[in-house]
This record gives sequence, structure tokens and C-alpha cells, in this order.
Amino acid sequence: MRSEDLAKLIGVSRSTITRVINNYPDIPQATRDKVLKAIEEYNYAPNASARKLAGATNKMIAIIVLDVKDDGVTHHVKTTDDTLIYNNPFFSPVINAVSDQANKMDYYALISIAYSKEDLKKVESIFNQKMIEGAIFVGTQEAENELIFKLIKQNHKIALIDTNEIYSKKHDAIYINPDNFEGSVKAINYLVELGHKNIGIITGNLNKLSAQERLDGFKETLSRHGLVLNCDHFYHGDFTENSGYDGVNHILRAHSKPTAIFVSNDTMAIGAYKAIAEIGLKIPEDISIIGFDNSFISSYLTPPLTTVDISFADIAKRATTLLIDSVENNKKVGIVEKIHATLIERESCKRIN
Amino acid sequence: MRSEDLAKLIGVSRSTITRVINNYPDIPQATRDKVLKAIEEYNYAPNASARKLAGATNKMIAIIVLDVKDDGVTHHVKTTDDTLIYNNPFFSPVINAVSDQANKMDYYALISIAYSKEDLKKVESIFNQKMIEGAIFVGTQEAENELIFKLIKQNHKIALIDTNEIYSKKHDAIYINPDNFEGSVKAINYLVELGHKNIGIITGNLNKLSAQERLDGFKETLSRHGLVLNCDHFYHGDFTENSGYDGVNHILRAHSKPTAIFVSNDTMAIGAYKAIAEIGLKIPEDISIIGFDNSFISSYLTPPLTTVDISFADIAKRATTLLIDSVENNKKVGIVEKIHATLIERESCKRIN
DNA sequence: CTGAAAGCGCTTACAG
DNA sequence: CTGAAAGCGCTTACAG
Repeated sequence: MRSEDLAKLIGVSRSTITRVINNYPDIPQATRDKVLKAIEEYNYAPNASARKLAGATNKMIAIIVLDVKDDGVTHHVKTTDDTLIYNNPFFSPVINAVSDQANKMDYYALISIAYSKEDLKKVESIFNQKMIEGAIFVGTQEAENELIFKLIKQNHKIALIDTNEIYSKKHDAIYINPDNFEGSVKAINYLVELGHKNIGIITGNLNKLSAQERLDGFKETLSRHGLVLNCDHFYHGDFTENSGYDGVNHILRAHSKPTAIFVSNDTMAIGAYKAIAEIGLKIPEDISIIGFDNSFISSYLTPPLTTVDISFADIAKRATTLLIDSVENNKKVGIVEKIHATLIERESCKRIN
Repeated sequence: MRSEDLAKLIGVSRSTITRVINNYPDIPQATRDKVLKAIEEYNYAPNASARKLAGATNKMIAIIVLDVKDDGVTHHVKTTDDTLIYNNPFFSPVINAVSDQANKMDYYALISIAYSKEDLKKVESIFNQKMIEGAIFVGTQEAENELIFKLIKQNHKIALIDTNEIYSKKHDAIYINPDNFEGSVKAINYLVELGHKNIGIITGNLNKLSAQERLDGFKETLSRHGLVLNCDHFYHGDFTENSGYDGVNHILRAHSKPTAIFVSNDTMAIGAYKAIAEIGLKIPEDISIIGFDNSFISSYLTPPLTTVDISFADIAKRATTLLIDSVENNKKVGIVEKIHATLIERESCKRIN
């Protein structure tokens, strides 16, 4: 059914149909009602392509997940093996939250997952084809910066979630990141409050902003409490399960052992749990472990892992809201926001004072 | 950049541009090369809306996730609480796999998650607006049947994943389900091979096809081995963690206890683990547990859960492939397929012979 | 082999 | 307040 058909059926012009659908003023209530009734009755919906071509918005945004393995460096939200990320604990809530928030704001969400530089061309083509009004990028690494900056320069509306680097207002984009620093502060304050004075850390790969921020929060909080970090209790991991495992073996081989270890993400905490079990130690009796991310599995570990929740769903929602706002108001954007982190207290930390 | 601009730039007509893009025959290689080079150079991509409006395909399918809570009955793939399903162990791999397979076949995927009957109208409007060439539905319940049948009758291409009922070739749609029966057979054969003769079962809600099929496979395999099901060892659960917990408490209160319990999904197995721990029993020393679904957390349970893997990624890929095939060949479809289930042997079952 | 032109179904100034 | 008409950027018969 075309608007023309509907128009004939009820004796108005196509223009009138369009006008009531698009909420033009100055239409008598009677006309409006008649049209609305007919729309309902005949199940009419304007052809999306025709609308878009004629200049209206198609109310479509894209959520673009980048999992491009280009440099051998594993991003902490990505899997380490070559299997595709069909159930990635980080991407999934983001995808769902973006889609959900978009729907709430009466938008549609296109999803595109790029695994290779080849796929990146397809991503670019989504913009060139004018399929969307804006896009949210997740999982960005260095490799994609060039493309993203180019898109921003072309005036496309872009929101970036959890970017490794924050480019602040230099670029007209929306940057939403978790407050990693705050998360670490909360974690360490909690451990100190429990009486821990000897706290070790397994970091993520420190060329990642998130890893660095988590380390910064850790260090600052330690020194605020007058505590020092024993060098033997520092392990530079890379956000993988294996590095959590290795980190524990490294730290617990030191002469003086810490009473708690801050593990910079939950994935590494899994490895840490394994190593601790193998050494024959008990959590939290012999050593307290605190994680980061509040990933899906953390509550299923034994014992359930105390961790820092950075709600990627909240981050995704906020990014979506800001993106659609900027699309609708066609305003220039240079937004940087951090989303609060909260401590999730479970059973992997013991009070020792 | 429009095709006309490009055309002028290299001295051909718009038609020629279109023809090389759409791979028309009878274009001299020289012309083709010239156009291709210009497309590359100027980053030209045909406007998606214009293409679609002019009659070409927009290569877009939708993945529609239904999580409509209408009847108080919890579908086994849905969460039991009211929080949105941002990390559902079932939906996420489906979404990712559909998107991935679509991209591989050079299609785009729109994602829409419906939580209410209100949202269902938006879903219908996606079809009415002609935004897509076809759609894959996941999580269907009775409530949506009416809409889906209507869409099928309107000749929309539809694939249904894990439908509660299979409507066979009565409806021109694609039905892809896991082979639940086969999965149960494999699980029980495995337990029998380990020497178990006394096997209990916690079922899902039996108005669900999947629950019934899993039960059927269980019963048939038992009787094929000349084993009987003690009525006290049967518990009618509903696929929720709580019912797994209740199921164990019910079954282990019987006079004669089983040596193994077949728990019809991993979510219930989590509850079962809890109940068993509370009773003071050890898995698998005191009782063997086998699950179903191979959900994300199953390998993180203690001990890691032996379970049946029904790859929803495979199901989703197959559905996507068949859907796009049917879109491209515009063929009538009435396809019903089952995807193999495989046993994932971990550490929750003990050999007792 | 290739260009000119109609047409896809809307939206939006422009008239009235 | 509302209709007629141009135009959005393609695709596809139709000519040549």
C-alpha cells in the first residue's frame, strides 16, 4: 500500500497523509483522525527508502563491533583464541543495550561486526551508502583510528565506547568510557577497610588506557593510605586468563606474600583462581582476590568473585542517547563522559583486622 | 557523491555506472576497469535508499528477538527476573552468529528486541516499511504466532529459530531447531556407559517442545537399555535456576536415591549444584549431574559441568543461510531442519562400574 | 555496447 | 488548510 492508495481511499492527497504522519501543525483534528484511522485500518506504513530518499531520516543507527586482530595485542574485551566471539561477555550487553535504547527512542539499530581490515571496508560502505544517521563503535584499536577520524571529518555522527585513548574535544565525536580510575579507588579502599596493607596487583597490558587507569587508581589509593607497593607483588599481565594464572604464580613466589591481589579484570581472575587452587591455597582464607568488570561468570566462580562493576549496558545506553540526540539536533559534538563504577561485594575478600 | 557526478567525471552515463556495479554482462573490460577505478578513487557507493526504491534489494535482514512476557511462563532461554536480558547466554550467540553469517553473505542485519506487545507493533512496522528482505525470529512464544503467520501469509521471508512448536510445511517458513531428542539420547547413553542404572531427571516446563523432546529422548534411551524411571526421581521443573534447586531437593529426598540426574538445561544445573552443596553432597563423587545447552557458565562451575552442546551459533548460521538463499532465489520455503547436538564431557559425571 | 527517460514512493516548498 | 508538482538517486526496460 502506497500513500497515494491510502489517499484515494479516504479522499485526501498524499501530502495530507505525510503531514499527519510527520505531525505537521495546522491540520484539523477531523482530518487528522480520519487519516490516522485509515492508517491503522489498512496497516499503512511509509516506505522507508522513499522517505529517506526524499530527505527524511530513516532513524537508523549502527552498532559497529570491532574485533580486528591486527597487531597481535589482545584487547581485554576480546577472546584470545581464534573462535569468533559469539558470546563475548563485554560485547553482548553493549549490543543489546544499544539496540534497546535505540528502540526506545524510536530508532532502528543495524549491527555490524568487523573481524578484519577487509570488513572495515564494509563498515565504511555503510556510511557511504547513507544507510544510517550515526554509529556507535565498540572495541576500537589503533588500526581503526584512521577510518574513524575520516568518518568524523566527513561529518558523520560517531560515538565511541571504551576507546583505548580519549581524544577529548579535538574530534567531534562522543566518547563514553567507564571510570576505571574510580573503580580501582573503590576496590582498594574496600581492601584497606578490610585491613589489608599488603596488596599486590596484576595489571592489564599497560598500553591500554583502561589498564593504565586501573593501575593509576590502585597506586594513588595505596599512597593515600600510606601504603607501598612491593615490587615483587606487581605483575604486568595482558587481560587474558593465562596472564592471571602466571601473575599469581609470580606474586606468590615472592618472599613476603601479599594478603590480597587486585586483579585488573575478571578474566585474569579466573586464571588467578586456578593458580591459587593449584598452589593449594584457599580464597579468601589464605588470600583475598578482587576483580574488575563484574563479568557474567564472576558470580559463578567459587567463591563468588568480589569485583568492580562497570556497567557496559549503562555506557552503551548513554552513548546511544547522546548519539541520537546529536543526530536529531544536528549539533556538533565533542563529548567525553565517564560512567561510574561500583563495587560488587561477594565472597573472595576476607576481613583481616 | 552521486552516480551522476561520477559518470560526468569519467565521461560515461549513470546507467553504465550502475551496470558495472551490478555486474551486467556485455561491458567491455576497459569501460569496466575505468568505472571500477573511479569508484575506488572517489569512494563512491550507491545510495542504499535510492537503490531499494528503484527496485534493487537492500540486502538487509532483521534478527528479531522476542522476549515478550505475556503469559507468566518463562521460556528456557529467557531470564526469570525483570531485568532486561543484556547478557542472555542464548540470545547473544544467536545475534552474533546471524550478523556474522549475514555479513559473510554480503547482507546487513538489523536487530530488534521486543519486550512487549507494544514492541511487536514496531516489529510489524519494520516489514510494512519494507526495510528488510526477510527476518529471523528467536524466542517465539504463543503470543507472537498470530503476527508471524500474518507476516508469512504476506509473503515475507521468515526463519524461525528454536520455535516452541514446529509447524512443518504447513507454513512457508524456515524452521531450524536443535535436535533435543538426539542430545538426550547422547547424554543418557553416556551415563549408562559410565555404569549408571538409576537416573533421575529434572525437566523443563513440558508445554515447551524442547523440554518435551529432551524428556522423550531420556525415556526412550532408558527403556532401550532396559532401565526404568523411578517416579520419585522425576521432577517437573521450568528451566529456571530455582526449579533446578527445588528439583534436587525433591529427588534426593526419595528413599532410593539416583546415582545421576539429567538436568534439562544448564541454568537448572546451577540451582542443582547449589542444592547438592547445601545437602552436603559432592559432585560427582556422591551424585553425577549432566546438563543441557553448554551455556557459557557451564565450564566455570565447580566441577565443570558435563552437558550437551546445541550450538545456537550453528543454528543461527544455518537459518541465516537458508533465509538469504530463499530471498535471493525468491523461492517458496517450507523447511524444517534439526541441528546436531554433541556431548561435552567435563567433570560432573563419575564412572561407577 | 550505451545513453535518455520513466518510475520507485515519499517529502517539501510553492500556490492557492 | 490542502493539493499539484518537483526532486531525492538509483534501476531498468527501451531505443539506437
